[in-house]
Parts: sequence; C-alpha cells; structure tokens
Amino acid sequence: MSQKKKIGKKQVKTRIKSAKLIDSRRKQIIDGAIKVFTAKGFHSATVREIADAAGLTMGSLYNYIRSKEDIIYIVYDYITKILRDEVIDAIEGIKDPKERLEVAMRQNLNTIYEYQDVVMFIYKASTFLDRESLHEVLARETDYIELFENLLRDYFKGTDVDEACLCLAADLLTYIPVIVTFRRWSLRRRFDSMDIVMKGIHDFVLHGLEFIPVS
Amino acid sequence: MSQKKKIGKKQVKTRIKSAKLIDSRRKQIIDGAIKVFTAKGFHSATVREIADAAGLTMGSLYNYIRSKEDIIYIVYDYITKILRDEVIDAIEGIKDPKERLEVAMRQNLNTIYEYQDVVMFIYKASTFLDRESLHEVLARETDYIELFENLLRDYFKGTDVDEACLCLAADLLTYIPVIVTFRRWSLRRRFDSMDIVMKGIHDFVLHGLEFIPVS
Amino acid sequence: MSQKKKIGKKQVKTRIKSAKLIDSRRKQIIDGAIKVFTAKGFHSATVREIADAAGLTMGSLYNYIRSKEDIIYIVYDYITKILRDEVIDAIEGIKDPKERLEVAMRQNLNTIYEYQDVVMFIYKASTFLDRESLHEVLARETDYIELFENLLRDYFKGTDVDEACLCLAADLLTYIPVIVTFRRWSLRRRFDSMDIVMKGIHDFVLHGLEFIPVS
Amino acid sequence: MSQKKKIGKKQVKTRIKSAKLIDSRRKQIIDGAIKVFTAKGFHSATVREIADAAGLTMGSLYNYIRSKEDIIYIVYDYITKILRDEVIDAIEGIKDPKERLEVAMRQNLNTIYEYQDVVMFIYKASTFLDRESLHEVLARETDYIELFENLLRDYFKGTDVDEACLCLAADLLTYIPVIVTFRRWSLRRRFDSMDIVMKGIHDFVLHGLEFIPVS
DNA sequence: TATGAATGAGTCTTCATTCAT
DNA sequence: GATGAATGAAGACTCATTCAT
Repeated sequence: MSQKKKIGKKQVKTRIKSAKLIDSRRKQIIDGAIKVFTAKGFHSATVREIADAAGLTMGSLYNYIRSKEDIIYIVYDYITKILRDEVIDAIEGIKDPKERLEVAMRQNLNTIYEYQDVVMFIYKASTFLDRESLHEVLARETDYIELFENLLRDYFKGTDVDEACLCLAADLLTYIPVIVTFRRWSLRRRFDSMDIVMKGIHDFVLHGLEFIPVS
Repeated sequence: MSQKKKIGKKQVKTRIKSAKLIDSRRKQIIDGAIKVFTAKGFHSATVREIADAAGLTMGSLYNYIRSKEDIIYIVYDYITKILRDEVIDAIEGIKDPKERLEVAMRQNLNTIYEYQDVVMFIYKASTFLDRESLHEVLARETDYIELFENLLRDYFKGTDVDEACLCLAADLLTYIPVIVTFRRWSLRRRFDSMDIVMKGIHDFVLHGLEFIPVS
Repeated sequence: MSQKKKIGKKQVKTRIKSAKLIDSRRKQIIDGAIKVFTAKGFHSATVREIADAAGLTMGSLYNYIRSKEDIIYIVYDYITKILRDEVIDAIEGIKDPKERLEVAMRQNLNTIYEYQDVVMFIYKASTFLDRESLHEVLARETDYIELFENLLRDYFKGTDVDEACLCLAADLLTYIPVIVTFRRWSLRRRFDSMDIVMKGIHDFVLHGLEFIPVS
Repeated sequence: MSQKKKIGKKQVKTRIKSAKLIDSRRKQIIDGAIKVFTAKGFHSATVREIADAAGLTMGSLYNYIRSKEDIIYIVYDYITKILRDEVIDAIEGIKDPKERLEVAMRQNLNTIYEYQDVVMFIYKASTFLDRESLHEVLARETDYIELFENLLRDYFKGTDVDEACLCLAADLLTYIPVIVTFRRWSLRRRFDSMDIVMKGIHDFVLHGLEFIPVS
C-alpha cells in the first residue's frame, strides 16, 4: 500500500461548490502566487498582482480563498505534498536499504533543485502563517523528516546505532540540500554546472553520515 | 596585521554630524530593530514600532537613517561583521591548520547559535534589500566563505586537493550550522540539550569533509 | 365595506410571470430578510445571507426583486399592512366609541409587542428607503395615525374638542407603545412580566388623553 | 456638590499625546460625523466623508480614533453627556419637587428638540455599537432614567406610591419626548409651530403620570 | 537635534448585481 | 425559472515619510 497518506486536516474555505472548479482555480492561484511571491516575497506581493498572475479577477480570486494568508497556505500545501510524494514514488519497489536511502536523498535534492524558488519561499515565509497553518506545516515537515529517519533506521538495521545521532542525521539530510536555493548565487558563480554541485552535496552528506557511532 | 578589514563601502547617510551620537543611536536602532524584526519580520514591523523599541521618537529615528530599508541594511552590517570578527579573533594565534579550521567551525556554530534570531532574520529578509545593499551583503558573505576556503586550503596544503570540492565544502561549512535556527523547533523537540546537537553537527561536517578527493 | 383598502401604489417589479409563485417567494424573502435584518440591520445584512435565510439562491432571489432596496420595501409593506389590518379586524363590530378606542389601542400595543423585532427594524431603517418608497411608507403611516384620529374624534363626539390636541394625541397613541421595543432592555431588567408593563402603558396613555381640553 | 459625575470608563484610544489637541480634533470629528451620519446613517457614511466634513485628512482622523466604530461611540458619548448635564444644570437650586420634575421634563424635551438629529441618530444606530460600547451606553441611559426616577420619588414623597409604576413612568418620561424626532414629518405637517406640540407633549405626560396609584 | 502631528497613496477585502448554462 | 460563478467598484484602514515648532 502506498505511504501517501492524507496528512493535512486544515481546509481553506471557499464559496464555490464545484470541486473540479476549485481544483483548477487553486492551481492557477498557486502558480500565480509562486511567480509573484518568488519575485517579491509575501508581504510585498499584492493580492491584485497575484490575481493578475493567476489570470483571475480580484473578486473571483476571493471566491476561492478567504484571505491573503490562505494563499500562502495553499502554496505550502502544494510544495510539501510534492516533496513527500516524489520521494515516496522514487523509492517505491526498491528493497535494498542503502539504495532506498540514497535514492531518497537524491530525489529530495532533485526536487528541491527543481522547485528551488518555491522552496526558498517557504523557508522565508513561515513568519506569515497563522498559528493553525504553522502547526499544520510543521506537522508535515516532521512527517517528512521521520520518513528519512525510517530510511536511516533500515539502513542501520542490525547494528546498535545511536538514536539521537540518527534523528539529527535525518534533520541534516533534509536540510542540507536546501543550500542549492540559499547559496544559489554563490554556487552559480563558481560552478559551471550544477551537476557537480549536486553530486558533491550528495557525497558530502554520505560521508557526513559516518559521524554516527555504530557498533 | 589583523585581517579585520573595512569591507563595507556603502554608507548609510544621516543628517547628524556627531559621529559619536550616530554610533550610539545606531546601536539603539539595531537593537530595537532586531527585537521587532525577529518577532514580526521586516514588512510587518512598522517604523514606529522600531522607533519605540529603540527608545527614539519617529522624527529622531529619521535623523539617523533615511528609509526603512536603511534599517535592514545596518542590521545586516552589524551581524555579518560580528560573524566574521568572532571567527578571526578565535583563530588568532593558532598555528596548526587543523586546529584553526576546527576552531573556526566551532566559533561559527557558536556565534550562529548565540545570534540565532538575527541569523534567521537575515536569511529570510534578503528580499527586502535594494540592489546596492544586496550586492554589498553578498560581497561580505563571499568574503566570509573565502575565509573558510583559505582555512581549508591550509588544511589540505601539500596535497593535490580538488579545488571545486574545496569551494563547495566552504559553502557547506558556513551553511550547515544555520540548521540550528531553521530547524530549531525540530531540534528542540527531540534533544534535551543543544550541546549534543552542536557536537553532532560539528562531527557530521568533519566527516563530510572527507568527500573531498585528496591524493 | 371593509376599511382594508389597497393603499400602496408602488409595485416592486419582477421578472416572473406567475402571481402565485411571486407571492410565495416574496413571503420567503420577507421571512428571511426579517431574520437577517433584525440580527444585523439593513446595511450589514448581505443579499447572500438573505437569500440563504429565505431558502433561495442568489440568482433566484433576483428574479423576485430588482435590488436590495426592494427587499426593505417589501418588509415595510408587510408590517405596515399587518399593523393596520389587525386594528381594523379588532374593532370591527364594536359600536361604543370608548370601547373602540381602547380596543384599538390595546391591539396596536399587542401587535407591536408581537412583532417587536420588525417594528424596531422599520423604525431604524427608514434611512435606507429611496425617496419613492419613503413617500409611500409615510403615506401608510399617516393613514394609520388618521385611523386613530377618527377613533378619537368619535370618542369626543358631541364635545367641543381641540382639533390640534386631538391630532397630537393620535400621534402619541401610535408612537408610545413602540417603547416596548426601544426600551426592551430597560423594561425587561425591571419587570418580571411584560403584562404589567403593557397595562401600565395603556393606563398612562388613557390618563394622558385627559390633557385634551374639552368643553 | 454637582451631580455631574464621570460615568464613562471606556476610553477611545488615540495615537496623539496632547490632550488639548485630542479635545479639539474630537469635537471636529463629532461635528463632522453628526452631519454625515444624520444625512446617511452610520453604514452609508464613509470614513472619508466624515473626515472631509470634519476638516481632517483620512490619516489625521485615524490618529484620533482607531476604527469607524469609535466614531459612533464618541458621538454617543457626546450627546448622552449633554442630555444629562443640561437637565442637572436646569434643576440645580430648585427646591420644590414638583417644579424640579417639571423643569427636568421641559429641559429634556428642549434638549431633544435642539439636538433632534443626533437623538434620532443614536436611537437608530445602536446596532453598530460593539458589545463594550453598547454596555457603556446602556449604563448611561439607565443612569439618566434613574435621575428621573429620583425626581418622581421626591415628587411622590410622603405618599405610598407604587414603585413599579414609578419606574415605568420614568422610562415613559424620557422616551416620549423623542417623538419630536421620530414623528417630525408628521408633526411639522400638521402644526405651524412646534411650541404648541412641545406644550402638548408636556401636558400629556403630566396627565399620564396620574396613572400611578397613590394613597 | 528632538518632537510628534499630518499626510495620502496604497492594501486587503466585501458584496450587490449580472449572465451563461 | 433556477443556478452559482464572475465581476469590479468601493470602503476601511495602515504606515513610511515629512516638517513645523
């Protein structure tokens, strides 16, 4: 059975009844919002700009969300789901724990690279989430980290691994790849191709994992 | 000669003559701004709130800066100087390249931990810097990364080290410790003391460095 | 012949043909509108809320009225008709002028008490009537006051009563009972039962009438 | 000692420090607001219109109030204070209970007539007060009614008067004069001068008072 | 230099009304 | 006749910045 489970409980309310319409309009909104948020950040982006970028009128936009903060939440919802689903899809069917871990790491890195603008945005914009949304988002992130914890656990199965180190490692594994967005300006300046950077990060992390005491 | 050099060329203009007054008021402003920015982010913080937190009146504040954006810049100026100076002070007098590198890494980690709110803020707020300030800030950061590059170069002196890997490593070295601010919520939840986390990060990075091919 | 005459000339236009449908839908609208208006006032009530309370969709509602202002008018129309009709029904068949007057006064008081929310609303909402509707509504009210003028005239028949005083008295007779809605909070606070209040008001007005000089 | 006591506890917050300035600007706001509210009601009046009528800019207006609702409250504050103070001033020094009562009644009637627009407004606009303000306003009104209760009590001193009737009478005494605003259109249409109306109302109420059983 | 009141452009949000299906 | 999504004009409120004192 797929591990893809419904995590989010928070629902952004809408005045529209047709579920199909909600889905397609929400996608427009997410795409438009990412464009504008990415360029200007949450607070500098005006709702009108987002509506324009989404190809909707102001009034129409507000039929699908209830406040500007809802927009930020559906963007979070969108990207956190993608990150998780892509990793789960990637490791599906793989048996070898080492390969599973490495494939997951690589997929995480690739997805972050592919969606670097959105990832950058969500790392910067958590301030603007209301308490409930923040709670929801952190639950998602916790879930994602735990996914890697389990992969590590399988990887070290049979050995007497230090649990604390393993947990920290899971945090590091999911955090370090984000360097491709935060240091984009630095990496681009110094590397012709990002391939070598990606490989370097992957190797660095693999070696880093050896800090975990095993017996 | 000390490596502490004046890097910044950008000067925030002021209407006030007395340099002494400027310095003390700027410190007030920085402290106030950090408090408010940290709590609410740049755009949500109002100039009035910052003035209040700084113990200044609106009018007085504007005698020492020219725009809200100036405030963000002097905060960047403040924290980037501290990060650099503390590392340079820490390694001063140490001869052994290995020890120099490790002390620098440890100091970087400690400073980031000590100023975690400010560090978090500057990682989130770059959007709000104008072009000129952003340029200046990135130059500072480049300078900081190069400091670690040089430490690595000394560390690997005599071997035929891969330059590209070394550069990437410098980026990773300075980036990874920021996890203590971005994953504070996750780390705190799972570790009683941050000491073990700090040690773990340090070890992880040391092991990670072995990804660099040496011959 | 019944005194119940068609007074209103103003007709709220509609797109619908079937008179039966119009009547039933209008009743739904009136009931829904009273609920919402009573709770929130005219301007704070949204057309959507009224439609919901009436069990109609937005589009359907607009088949039976042409603007939000139409709604307010049909509510006025509804309650002013009730006030008048109930009094006329109550005094029908009564011959004694004194009894006719007192029954009318009592019925007026009772109807106001029964429909206190609506009465409160129409006293507060006249601002929102357009010129034509306001004119119509005041004509209705004038008519109602004149009904009481005539009752007073019969009551004082045979005496040389002061006409001006009689007119004023008619105004007072129809106005004073509205205190049960405007001072509801005060009366409820101090009286266990409204019966004693109603009796008190009735007696007060009867004694007040003696201010009219008769010879 | 004067009975004029500070009743209101609710303070409308402001960003301005100078008390003198607050007073004078608030008076401007009250005057402007009354003009606009009187003409259009609370919800139809825009804050900009009120600012214009007050001779202030939007931004300036909002330095002296915090929300549109604050405006409505300061208008209530203003008129309820006037009503009370004028009655207290009028009866000051008068000893005879009968004269005290009649002077108070006459003054109440006159003040209502003088400020009929504002009185009309406050009777219509209570819907728009927030809970706290409404509570405050009703406390004021209760206080005003009790003032008349006490006048009645003195008036009936020495007799075995029915308390319930006396309370109801106080409510009626303070309520009935408001007819000059609610039925202005009717009274004006039928009376050349309001003097005769005023006298009529006064006499009516005096006669009405005889409904109170005394022994 | 310090003060703090004034300014007004700009933002989010609501809602009466329309119209294609 | 009924439906409900789309529209866009309008309104409350904020806040960086200025300037007279």
